[in-house]
Amino acid sequence: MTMTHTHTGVQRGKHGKAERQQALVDAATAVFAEHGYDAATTREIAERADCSEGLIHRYFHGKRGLLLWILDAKAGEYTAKLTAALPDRDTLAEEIERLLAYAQESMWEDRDFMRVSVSRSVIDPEVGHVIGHHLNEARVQLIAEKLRRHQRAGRIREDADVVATAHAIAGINIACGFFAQVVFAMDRGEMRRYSHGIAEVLTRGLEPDSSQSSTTEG
Amino acid sequence: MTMTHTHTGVQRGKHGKAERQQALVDAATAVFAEHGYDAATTREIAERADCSEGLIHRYFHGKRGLLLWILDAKAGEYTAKLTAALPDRDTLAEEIERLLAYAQESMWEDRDFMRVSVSRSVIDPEVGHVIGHHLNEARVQLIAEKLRRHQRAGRIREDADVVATAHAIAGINIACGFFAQVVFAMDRGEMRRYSHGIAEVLTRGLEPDSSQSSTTEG
Amino acid sequence: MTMTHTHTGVQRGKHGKAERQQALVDAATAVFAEHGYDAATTREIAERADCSEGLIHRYFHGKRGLLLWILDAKAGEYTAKLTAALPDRDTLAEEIERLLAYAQESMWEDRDFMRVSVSRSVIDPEVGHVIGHHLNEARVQLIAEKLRRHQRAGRIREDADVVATAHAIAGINIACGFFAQVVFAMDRGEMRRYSHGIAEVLTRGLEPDSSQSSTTEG
Amino acid sequence: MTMTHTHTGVQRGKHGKAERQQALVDAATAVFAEHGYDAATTREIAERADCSEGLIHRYFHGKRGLLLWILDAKAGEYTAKLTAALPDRDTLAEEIERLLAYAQESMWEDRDFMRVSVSRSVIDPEVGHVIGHHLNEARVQLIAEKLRRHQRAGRIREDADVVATAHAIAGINIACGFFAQVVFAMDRGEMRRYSHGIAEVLTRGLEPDSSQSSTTEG
DNA sequence: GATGAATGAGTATTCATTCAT
DNA sequence: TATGAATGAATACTCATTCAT
Repeated sequence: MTMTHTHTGVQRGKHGKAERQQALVDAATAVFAEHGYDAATTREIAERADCSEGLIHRYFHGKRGLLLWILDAKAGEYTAKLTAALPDRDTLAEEIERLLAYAQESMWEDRDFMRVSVSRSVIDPEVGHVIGHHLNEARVQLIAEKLRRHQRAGRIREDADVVATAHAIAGINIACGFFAQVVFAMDRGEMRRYSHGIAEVLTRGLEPDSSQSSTTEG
Repeated sequence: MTMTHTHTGVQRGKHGKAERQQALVDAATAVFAEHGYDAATTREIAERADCSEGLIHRYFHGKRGLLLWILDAKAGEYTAKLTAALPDRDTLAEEIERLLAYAQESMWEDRDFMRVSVSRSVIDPEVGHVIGHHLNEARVQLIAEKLRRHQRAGRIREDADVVATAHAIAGINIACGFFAQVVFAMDRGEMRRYSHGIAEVLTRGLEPDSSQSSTTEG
Repeated sequence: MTMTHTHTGVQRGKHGKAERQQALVDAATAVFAEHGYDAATTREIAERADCSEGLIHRYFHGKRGLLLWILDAKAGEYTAKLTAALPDRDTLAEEIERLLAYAQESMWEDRDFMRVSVSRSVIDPEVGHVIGHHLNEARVQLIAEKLRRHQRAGRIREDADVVATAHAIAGINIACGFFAQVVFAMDRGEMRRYSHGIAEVLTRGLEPDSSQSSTTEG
Repeated sequence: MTMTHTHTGVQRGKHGKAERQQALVDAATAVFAEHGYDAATTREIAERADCSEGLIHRYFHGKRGLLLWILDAKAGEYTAKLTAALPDRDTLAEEIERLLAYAQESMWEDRDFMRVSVSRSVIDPEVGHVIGHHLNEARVQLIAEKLRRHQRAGRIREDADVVATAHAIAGINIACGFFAQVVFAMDRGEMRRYSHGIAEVLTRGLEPDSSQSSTTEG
């Protein structure tokens, strides 16, 4: 707050490669989120980063390259954030509950940039690959690992397919976290309630058979 | 009918408003699917429908209106197709299995148009609403109804949330049927195998407790 | 002079395909000649033709297409003009003299557009082909035909290679008519004098042997 | 020489002004030949010379200056090469024959750089002047000198205009050597045959009258 | 009612050149 | 002195939409 910064970093015309690249990335992230990829103009991005349009092409090979770059950068962040936000839980029910709830929250917060990534991923195969590999795959891995831990602890049947379930949960994440809430504009409270129901079914579906199954709302 | 006018007007393609509209809708469906919404040009659509570009604006209020119109039209078809393709099954396992399998197949076949609808739905709120309401909602209803039937027949616990589960299944449909296969280019055979695992977990999660649980490949 | 024409043809916004195409061709011819191909802008061409830039692309497939179109159109004109300007002469000396003199004059008059065609022909193979085939080839044909007539009349040796000579004359035309005068900025009077000398040598080189050769200004 | 500085400046490529200039000239010659003047970028030139773009401006006042410099440098080389490649011949026929044949060969070999020089000469008056003065003029001089020698030896008529003829030959050189072969993409073998015919006519046109004229392949 | 000619606003991209370091 | 980061002006081309015919 006490800083004397004019904008973010270096002054116009002055040298400062790293700062400018970062400024461009930040500006682009914002502009993409605000207007969507297509409606975003390199001019506005450059203006907001307070540098020339040419730099976008020199550093990132154009608008598309800039999006790809941002996506790559986000990939690391996302996984870290996900891991941090989802510490291991003691019960399976709780674990799944959190998995669904967190997606609901985080995708809503990130909805603007999600819109950009998802819509582009559908259109641009390379973006699709980045999103699929670095973001979805990573999420599936993380979920599967968590489930495996519960399985080892005997809280999940030996014969349950945890990887398949991880895919299902990741899918429900994107469908209910992003599409239902953001794209289909469904009622968020309602979706949150559904999450409970879904978690309950999944938990029960995974738990060992015998039991008196102490599920969610036991 | 007398046809003695020298060149009064209509000389091309189909005559009559309805035929022309249909020709335009068919052409647009094809062109959108081939190039995606943005890359599709009104010129190509008009050319392929063998009429003038102006008509797209007169009849559908422009390119966007044409897409919306097509989406609306598809809504009815889709639900009918879905209902027809998914006759009621005798066991819950079979029912869920088919629900997942059918999405996998149909979304793959329809992938080109899916791309268009999904990418636009993310960007254009009105498209999002149409898709969400007419397509997703309808699917959820259909699934929920099926589950309710099984519930009434005692094949699903009284306390299971069938609507929530319906949302989950519809979500897995779009995630595994469209995103995994089409956008993330994952192996289709692998996804099909996951479907079995998911179906198994869901089935078990819904079935009454007591049981000797006759699941999928029991 | 008494006409009420605003520009050349139709008013802005009004329909009139043929007139607009012509206006565009005229404008482009002028702009290319004034600034050269590269420095010419589609904007200036459109402005001068008093229509939108888009038309250049719709009608001629862009700037390059416009040049090609103009070149094609000129080809016919040129040959006709050449034929008209060079009626058959009674003596070989006179014939060759005129062949050289005319190139000197006409290429000077047309120097601006020559610049464009020649510089582009060197760079753009398609332009090179058009120029080579439609303009140079045509000129060679015309010269060869003239020489053949003189040969039949006994004013050129039987064993002289008239086609080769036609190529030589066409070459001297472009070299002395265009390059020397226009590109190398040599003295035009001097070049005119050289033409006489060249004509004299060529005439003598072609004439039957016996004689005391009544050359040019005998 | 002491070389103990850590990183004071020069770290790349050749050191010393002269070497750097030469590296730049060599690189530019190659890049101009490969892509043509316009398509050539100062960045590629600098990269290939392994030094910074700024140097092009410091040493040569920009891209255009670099071309001009190269042209100047070539001028000397060219004349020397020409002289060396065309030793005096004993007969006029042979002399002219060689004059035409050599242009055919050398311009083909040098066609890439010829393209650059010729296309620019047409567009840029200063380049036109350099080419005209240093290259064409020099060629004319050399040819004229050769012809004069034959004239002094009585192998050319007293009254033949050797300078005009030199211009004609130089013109045929550029027209048949460069334009016909390279720009118009004519058949090289055919052009070579025409050269013979042209040489024959020119020789005969220059030779003293009386004679039984021992021409080319008599 | 239908045509298709015309529009014009809009955009990514390129590159020689400059100048802070 | 050399670097290379930064500039910004300049341009061809696209396309949904409008409107004269």
